[in-house]
Amino acid sequence: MGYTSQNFLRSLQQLNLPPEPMKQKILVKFGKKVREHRLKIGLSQEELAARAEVHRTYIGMIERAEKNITLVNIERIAHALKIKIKDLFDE
Amino acid sequence: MGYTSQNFLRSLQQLNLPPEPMKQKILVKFGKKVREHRLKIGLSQEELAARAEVHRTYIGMIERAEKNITLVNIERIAHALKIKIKDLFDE
DNA sequence: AAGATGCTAATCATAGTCTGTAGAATTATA
DNA sequence: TATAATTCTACAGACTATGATTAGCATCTT
Repeated sequence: MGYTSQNFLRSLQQLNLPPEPMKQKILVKFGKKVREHRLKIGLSQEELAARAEVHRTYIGMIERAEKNITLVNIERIAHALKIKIKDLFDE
Repeated sequence: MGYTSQNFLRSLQQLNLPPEPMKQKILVKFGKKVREHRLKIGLSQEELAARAEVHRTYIGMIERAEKNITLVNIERIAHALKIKIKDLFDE
C-alpha cells in the first residue's frame, strides 16, 4: 500500500488538535466541589442532572472540568444540591 | 426535561421576538455586586476590564446583566477586584 | 444483568471580542 | 457662570469561539 492518502489523512488527523480539554484550576476546583456535594447527598450524575434540568452528560463534563460553566447553570446546580452558590466556592 | 426557563427563552427566540437581553435574577444580582465592588475601589469599567483582561465593553454588559458570564471570567473579575469569588455571592 | 460514569461526535445557541457612535457626567479653562 | 474638553458608560452590529444539548457506545463495578 505504501504512502497512501489514507495514511496521510491519518497523520493529519493526529496533528489536528483534539478539542483541548479545559483544565483550568478554577474549573477543576469547581468540578470537585460539585462531585463532593453530589455524593454527600447520594445522587447519581443522572439524578442531579434531572433536578438541575440539564443533561446527564453535562454534569459529568462539569465534574471533569471540561466545560467553562455559566452562572445560570452554576445556580441551577447549587439549587439542585440544595446549597448556596457560595458553598461551591468555599476553600 | 420539562418546561425549563432556558427552553422557554429558546422558544421565545424561535418566535423571532426581539433579541431580548438576559435579565435573569442571578445575573442582575451578580452585576450589581460587580458594580458595587468596582465603585468601592474607584475603578472605571475600562480599568477593571484591563485588570481582568477582558474587553472594555464586556464589564458593562455584565453589570447590566446582559450576558451569562462563565466561571473563568467570574474568577478574573474577582481577582481584578481583589476579592474572593464568594464575596460576589454574599447576600 | 443493570446502573453509573466516561467519552465522542454533531449540532445549535450564545458567550465573549471588537469597532464605532452617542450622550451623560466630570473636569478644565476662559 | 458658562462652555469646551475629557472621561465614562450605554448600546448596536458583526464576528469568532465555545457553552450546552443530545444520542450513542464503551468501560467498570456491583
